[in-house]
Amino acid sequence: MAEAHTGESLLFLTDEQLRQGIEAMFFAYRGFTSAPDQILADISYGRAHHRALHFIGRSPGMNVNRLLAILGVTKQSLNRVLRTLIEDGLVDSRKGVADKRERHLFLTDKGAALEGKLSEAQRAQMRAAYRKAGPEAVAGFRQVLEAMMDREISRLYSGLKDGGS
Amino acid sequence: MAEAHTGESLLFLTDEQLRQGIEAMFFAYRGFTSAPDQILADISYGRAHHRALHFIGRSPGMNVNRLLAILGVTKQSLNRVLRTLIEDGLVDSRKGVADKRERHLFLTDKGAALEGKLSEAQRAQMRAAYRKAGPEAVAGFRQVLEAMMDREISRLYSGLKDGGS
DNA sequence: TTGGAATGTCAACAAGACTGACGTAATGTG
DNA sequence: CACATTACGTCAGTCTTGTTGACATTCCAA
Repeated sequence: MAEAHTGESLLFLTDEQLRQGIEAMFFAYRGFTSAPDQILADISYGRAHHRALHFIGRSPGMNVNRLLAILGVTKQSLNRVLRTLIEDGLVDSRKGVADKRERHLFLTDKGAALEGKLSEAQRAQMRAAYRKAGPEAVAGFRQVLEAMMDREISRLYSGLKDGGS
Repeated sequence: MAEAHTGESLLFLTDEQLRQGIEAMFFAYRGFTSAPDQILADISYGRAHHRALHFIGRSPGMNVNRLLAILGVTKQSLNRVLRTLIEDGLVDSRKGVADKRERHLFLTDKGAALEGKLSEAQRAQMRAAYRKAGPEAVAGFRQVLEAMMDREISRLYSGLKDGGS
C-alpha cells in the first residue's frame, strides 16, 4: 500500500476494483443477452442468428467478407447460420453488380420484422439500465467500453457508428 | 427527472444511442475475453475452466450448488469442467463435514498459479481500459453494468463484492 | 423408517465455434 | 492471354460448452 494514496485518482486501479469490474462485466453480459435469447429459443435460432440479422439490418447490402470481419468468426461458421436465414426467407443474398463474386446481404420484410423484435427487446433492457444509471454514467460506460475494444475492432466500430454502409 | 424537456438529458435514450451501446457491449466483451482466451488455448482449456477457477479462487470452500448459481449453467455442464480441473490437480474437492452430500471446492497451488496468471492477463486489459477512460468514466461504467444485471444476479454479485464466502 | 428433496455423476445429444481441403466463378496482373 | 488471387460456398471432422434424462447417494422430516 505504499503509493496507494497519491490521491483518489488511483484508487480505482487496485486489483480488487479491477476484479469487481471483471465480474460486473461477466454478469452484465448475461443480462444483456437474456432478453433476445428467450425470443430466439422459441424459434430455435441462436445468438449467432441474432448477430447476423443485427449487422445486416444495420448495414444493408453489406457483403459477406465485411460481415465476417465484424463478427470475427470463420466463413464456415457464418455460412451455416446464413444458409438457414436465407432458406427461411429472412435474408436475401444478391450477387454483386460491380464485382459478381460478391454477395450482398439484405433483410427481407420477414427478416426485418424478427430483427426489430429482437432489437426492441434488447433495447428495452438497455434503456432500463441507462435510465437507472443516468446520462453521466452512460457517457462513462461508453468510454470504458471503447477503450476495452481491440484496436481494429474499435476502428470497425467507429465506422459503424457514424453511418457505415 | 422531469421528462418535460426533450433536452440533452434524454438524448442518450434514442434508439440510435441504444444501438451503439449494444454494439459497443458486443465488441468490448470480445476484447475483454481475448487475453485469457489466448492463454487458455495453449493449454487446451476453455472459458468455462477460467470461470470456475476464478470463482473458486474468489470464495474458497464454496460448494458446487453455489458455484452453479453464480455461473448460471446446469450441474452437468459444470461437472465436466470441474472433473478435468480436479483430474489435472488444479482444484481440490472435499466432501462436506456437516452435510456429506456437499463437496467444497478449493484451488490447489497449481490451480492458484494458473488462476493468477489468467486473472492478471485480464486485469491488465481492464487496467488499460480504465486508465484510458479515467475515474469518472469508470464509476459510470460500473453503475450501468450493475443496472444491467438481472435482479437475482445483482444480489449474488453484491454478496461477492463485499467479502462473500 | 421410509419417502421425498437435495446433491452430484454418467450418458447422449445439439449449437456453434474451429481447421483443413476443395470447387467455382470472377477479377487482376505480368 | 495465362496464371495467380480473391470471394464465396461446401464437405468433413473436431472441440467446447451448453442441454435433457436417468440414476446413485445422502439427508431430513413426517
